[in-house]
Amino acid sequence: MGRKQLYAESELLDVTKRLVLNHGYDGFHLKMLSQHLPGARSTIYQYYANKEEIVAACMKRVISNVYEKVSAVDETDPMSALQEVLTIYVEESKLHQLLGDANKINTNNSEAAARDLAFIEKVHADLKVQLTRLIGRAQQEGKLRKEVPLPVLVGTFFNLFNTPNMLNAPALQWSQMLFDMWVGGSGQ
Amino acid sequence: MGRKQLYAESELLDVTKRLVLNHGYDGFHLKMLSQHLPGARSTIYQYYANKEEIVAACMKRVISNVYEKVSAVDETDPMSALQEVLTIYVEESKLHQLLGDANKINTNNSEAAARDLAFIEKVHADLKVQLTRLIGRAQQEGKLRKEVPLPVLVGTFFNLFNTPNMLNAPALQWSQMLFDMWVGGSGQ
Amino acid sequence: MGRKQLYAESELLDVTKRLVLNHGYDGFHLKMLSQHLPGARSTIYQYYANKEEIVAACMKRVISNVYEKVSAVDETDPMSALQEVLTIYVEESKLHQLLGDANKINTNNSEAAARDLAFIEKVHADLKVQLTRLIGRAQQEGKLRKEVPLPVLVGTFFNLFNTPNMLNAPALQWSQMLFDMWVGGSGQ
Amino acid sequence: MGRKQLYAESELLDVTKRLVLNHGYDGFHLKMLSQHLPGARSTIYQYYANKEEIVAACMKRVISNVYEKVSAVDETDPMSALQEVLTIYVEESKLHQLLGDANKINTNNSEAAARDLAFIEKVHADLKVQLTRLIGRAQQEGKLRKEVPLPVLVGTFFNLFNTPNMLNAPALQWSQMLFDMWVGGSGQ
DNA sequence: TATGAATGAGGATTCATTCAT
DNA sequence: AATGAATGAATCCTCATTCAT
Repeated sequence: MGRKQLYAESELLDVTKRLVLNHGYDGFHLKMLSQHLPGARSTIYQYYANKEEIVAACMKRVISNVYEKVSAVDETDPMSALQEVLTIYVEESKLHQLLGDANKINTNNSEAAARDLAFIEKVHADLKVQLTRLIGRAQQEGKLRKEVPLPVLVGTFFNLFNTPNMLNAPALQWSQMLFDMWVGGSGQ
Repeated sequence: MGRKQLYAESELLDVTKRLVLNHGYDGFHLKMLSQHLPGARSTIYQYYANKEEIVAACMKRVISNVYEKVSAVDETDPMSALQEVLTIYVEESKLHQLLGDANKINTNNSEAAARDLAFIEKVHADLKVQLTRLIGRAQQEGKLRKEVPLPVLVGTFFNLFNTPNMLNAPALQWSQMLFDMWVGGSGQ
Repeated sequence: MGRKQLYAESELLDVTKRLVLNHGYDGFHLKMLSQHLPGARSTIYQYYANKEEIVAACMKRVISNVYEKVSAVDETDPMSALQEVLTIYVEESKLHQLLGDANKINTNNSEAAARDLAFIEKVHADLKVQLTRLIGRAQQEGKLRKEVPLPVLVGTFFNLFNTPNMLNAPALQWSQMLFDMWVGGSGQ
Repeated sequence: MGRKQLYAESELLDVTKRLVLNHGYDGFHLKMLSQHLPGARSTIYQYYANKEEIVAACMKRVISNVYEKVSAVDETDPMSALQEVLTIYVEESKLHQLLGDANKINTNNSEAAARDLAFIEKVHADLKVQLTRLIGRAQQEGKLRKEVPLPVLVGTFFNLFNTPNMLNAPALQWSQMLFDMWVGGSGQ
């Protein structure tokens, strides 16, 4: 019964992701969003109650997706696990940029947004924990320099995937190159 | 001679820089700016014709400053020059974040903003050229791995100073640590 | 310095009072308000942050005014005090209708509105207390029927001034007529 | 033949009455109404063409109901007739409050609402006529004070049933108490 | 008949900018 | 030069109503 939907919720979130990445949280408007979707602006409110909920849902979906993939990685060997994890992050390389806007979301108006944000923060912390665990183990096993403080190793690793992919290499190849440089360094 | 000015232009730009970094270009309002300065909101228009010009002038000043320091570096030995340059960038580590907002500035309303933006882009390109030159020479001199494509070396170097300084180390020390890891890698 | 104001805050509240009485809280719009004032709609926001604050301030002013007058009444003789108090209420006969909308004001968005509302409720309670005290004393002194429960006496008195003034009698005369009927009844 | 109706028209009007009383005409929404009924919001349009018609029909039903009961009262003795009439009004004590919103209904869009409103006004006038007739006769018969102008007697009587029933007495008892006070007054 | 989806009109609010003192 | 007041454009959001299944 009822009419056919003009677009699916997931399409809405896809477009939102693209626009928030291009324009930032404050530069993202529902007018803009509706211009990139069929139908009228007010139709968007059939899906989400307000701007905050849209962006929160979008971020939640992105980070959930990463979390799922990353949780499936076999951690037996920490170094190859790190390589695999890096590939996943490289594929979703804008994750950090997106999450950087998370704290701008005003959750006073919306329960749902508040819940999504709490979830996002939880998962974000979990991801850091996993990385710290893997890097710590690799260090223990003598694969990584012991004199470098763990937070620094984690920080440089986490920052790695922001590197602009100037060669436009495919994700896997690019991630291997980055990992290789992270481990081996640029020096001769 | 009229009244004394309420504040210097440089104060205005200092506050602007801080606020744009904290809130992003679209999250930055003149109301906000005036609340962090003495005097009324409308007084700001005695200094700059519009919001765009303020932010453009702010960015111009920051990048000019970096450019000046970086131009003064002795390039005789490329590796130590790179280390010195990195220190300068680390001191102004938010440079990239700030410049990331540059493309949001609408230059249709303002000649001055357009001119500033052109300048910013020019200097930005010059900085990359300098870095590419230094890294290229270091590679030639056998200090950096020859099989790594130059753009990748430049990219990872340029991305280096976005690494969050989790230890809150002083700039010089932090820059040395980052350089050491960039050259030597994290691996044992 | 600065321009001359188009209207005073008190004018704004006067118009608001009239409009809220005619159209009810939900029927009252800022568009409507601005159409009854000089200047643009957005100018209203120079005076109050939002609709809620306007209506709360309006109600606060009305009830404060009544409270002030009523507090000045000499309570030595409860019956003549009641007559005086009634005259004051009759002059501001729409008080109850106005306060009836007070509970519709959403105070989540506004500190100021919440404060004003709390004040309104406090004063409202004080007014009831005063009335109860006067009527109680009159009852004690044998001026009012002892077998009628005090709340009923208070209720009928408080309801008295909602009676439509069909004769358009002047306030004092009308209030005396109502008081006479309240005390003596309609019966022969 | 066809589906069974989700709910009866009278249920719809019952809920409408309750909601209009609680929230006022402008605070009453079809969304709200549908949330207190089974089925979807759009289903309401199977019963009534628009919001105006719903509220008009609701008010018409309420006032018709009162009119019917009040018409059945034996008017032989005006005083006991008045007492009986008062009981009926007390049972439907929110009548005035409801009718107070009648003038807010915009009848430009709807014939039916216009017709209902005309009916309401007619009956409202009839009710006043009946009351005036009864009170006039009681006055003639020497049961009510002759020096009090008839409109004042009618006005105070009509206003009587707005008195808040603070004791939560049953309707009959409450109405007797009010009548007693209206006739005999509060005084000793 | 029932309904989920779509929509446009309308009101709230913010903010850059201009005006007038 | 400084500023308080005024404003219009732009965004957010809600709601009555219509559409299409």
